Amino acid sequence: MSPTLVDIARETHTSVSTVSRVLSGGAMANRISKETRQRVQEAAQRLGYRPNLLARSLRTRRTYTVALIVSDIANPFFAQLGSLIERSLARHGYSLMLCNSAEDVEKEADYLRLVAAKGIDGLIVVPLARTRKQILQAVPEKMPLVVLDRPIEGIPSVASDQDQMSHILSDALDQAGVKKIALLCGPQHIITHRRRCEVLASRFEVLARHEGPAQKATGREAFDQKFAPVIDKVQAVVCTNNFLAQGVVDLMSDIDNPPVVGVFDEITMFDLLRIPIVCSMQDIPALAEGCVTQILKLLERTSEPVQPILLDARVVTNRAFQRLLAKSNNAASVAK
Amino acid sequence: MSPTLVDIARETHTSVSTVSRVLSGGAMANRISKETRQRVQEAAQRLGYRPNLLARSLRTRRTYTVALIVSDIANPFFAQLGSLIERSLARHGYSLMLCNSAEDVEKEADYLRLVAAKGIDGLIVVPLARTRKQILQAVPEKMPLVVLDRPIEGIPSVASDQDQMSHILSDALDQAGVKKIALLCGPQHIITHRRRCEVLASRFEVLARHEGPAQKATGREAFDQKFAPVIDKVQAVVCTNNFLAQGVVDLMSDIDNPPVVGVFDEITMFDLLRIPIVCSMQDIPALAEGCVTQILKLLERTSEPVQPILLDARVVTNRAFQRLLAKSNNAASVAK
DNA sequence: TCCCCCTATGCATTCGATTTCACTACCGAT
DNA sequence: ATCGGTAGTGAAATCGAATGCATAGGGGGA
Repeated sequence: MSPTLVDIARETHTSVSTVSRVLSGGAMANRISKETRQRVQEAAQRLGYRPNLLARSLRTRRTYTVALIVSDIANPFFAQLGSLIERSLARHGYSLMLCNSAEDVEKEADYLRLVAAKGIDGLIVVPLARTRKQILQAVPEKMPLVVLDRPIEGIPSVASDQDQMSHILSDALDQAGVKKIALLCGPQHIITHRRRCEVLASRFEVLARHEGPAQKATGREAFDQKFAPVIDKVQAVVCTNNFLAQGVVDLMSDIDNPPVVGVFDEITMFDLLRIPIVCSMQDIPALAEGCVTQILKLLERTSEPVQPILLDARVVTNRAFQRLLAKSNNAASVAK
Repeated sequence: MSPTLVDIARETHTSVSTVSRVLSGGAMANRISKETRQRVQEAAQRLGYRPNLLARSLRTRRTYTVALIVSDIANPFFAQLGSLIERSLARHGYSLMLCNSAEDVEKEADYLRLVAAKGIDGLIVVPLARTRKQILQAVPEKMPLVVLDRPIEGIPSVASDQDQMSHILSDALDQAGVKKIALLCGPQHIITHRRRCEVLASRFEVLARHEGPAQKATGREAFDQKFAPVIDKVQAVVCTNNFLAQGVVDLMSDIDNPPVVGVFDEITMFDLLRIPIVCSMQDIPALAEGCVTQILKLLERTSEPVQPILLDARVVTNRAFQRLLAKSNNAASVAK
């Protein structure tokens, strides 16, 4: 077994309290005489002492661990977010427990209960549950809690401004002369997807519309069932997330004069595709940093109310899109 | 505060032991009379009792948690692996703590110590450290431990057979008539990268070679500095991982008659690119399942020695590559 | 009737750390 | 000489649950 305070106390002819004060009690360590302190440290070193964090946390009621529950860790968007949050938390002395709810409400609830029972200090969630109440059912009332990406009434949150995202994307499409679109939406019970759809529908004429889980398969399905017939009547296909877009892009690559694809978040390697693509990209590092500052505020209990953080996105286009834009600008200036 | 056994005992006029036996002691629960049991359960329900897992684990020395330390969670390969391992472990009653060493040996060591101190039951690592000794320095001798993706002498492991991967990739390139290649290698101290390079070098004539961290930037760098001059003399560029390949592919998309790209692991959306690509793809679900069976064997302590698991990969090609192959086959049959 | 065993339960200890309280010296000030 | 203060240390309680041991009561066999 790994040595404990008792072993070191015996070894150094001191008491457990003294050893504890030397090895962990930051300020308390000063109240111990220099010699004793050194004897204890030397013994700890020699025996290879490692504090048992379970015992410590049980006593102190702090684990210095924050849990992050994401809806899909295989999505690069969340993977990146997770990796950045981890890095940032580490700098502040916290470690991260990363959990995957896999878009399953049951699993989310299980994880909420589990991490609470494990005594984690704080919680960052990309929520599937839709109300404050549903979440607080599984987690103690006063648990420091931040929701990420999908704001919920009454809980401190960090997210991109969905309206801004949608409008800058629409603006870019406008510039490319888009009037009519096909709209591919993720599940409407997820706030981000719903809001994106609403704005897009308000700014363009929607000739075809399909809805389904935010996966590649849904994209293919949409194309086959609804988009193919109107594909030469629309100037753009807009998708409310990257996975959906990948599905349609797959099937559109053979079309001669393909419409623009508008999408939220990044499509990997999109710059190499011949289809014109415009992305409304969230600021992932800012989201990560935002979460961490929020949760730290709650953890330090400075009790001033924590304001929701809303971040702006920016538009990124691929080369094919830029060529298209140049062409239509030329046409316009020639017409003049 | 959340209620404890004491609260329930007081409430039901029983003792802590009784309550404990009812609420957790699986087999022990039978030795409690039916009425008492129901009274206790009802009270636990009513008070919203949740066991304190810190306390429980301290006593029982089990956390039913396995840690997975990956070298880069932002890499889709590891993200997928993580997500599958989590799912599989959950089915066996274990939960996963997912950690990111970010290719930083210091951080890996920190995490090894941390998870050991937190009392996790078992550990799956994609190791940066290169020897058994280095790892056992941070982790107790008898900690159940499995290394993933990068085998280490003397530790139970799960990995793809690097030689097989390299050879089937080479075979596919052979078929496409490749003789001379440019070789882009990840860090040679990582066993997988080194072995892949060795095999490739033994099977083809290497006209240019570049080495660097397994990131997109290294790919660009390689192209600019070493590959561009010989790009029309080689029939293939081979990269030892997907990130590297993305970098070169980025820059090669403008070339008129691009060489084939050979790569280990998948390139996202590769089917849409006009560059012929052939991937040697690892069986990710099998890797995940392998890890879990290994670690479970160790956790159940059935003490029979655990044999390393070596998995086969398979070759996947994109449309551009298939067209190329068809063309060269035609040429061959015409020649006949 | 006595003894034994079994069922149902409680008491007390344990896990490994933190922390409160108390105690001993020793010092300087009154 | 007495008092107060402080530096250095230890004993014991505590966190919440699990568990070995003890015990009380009831039933059955000799």
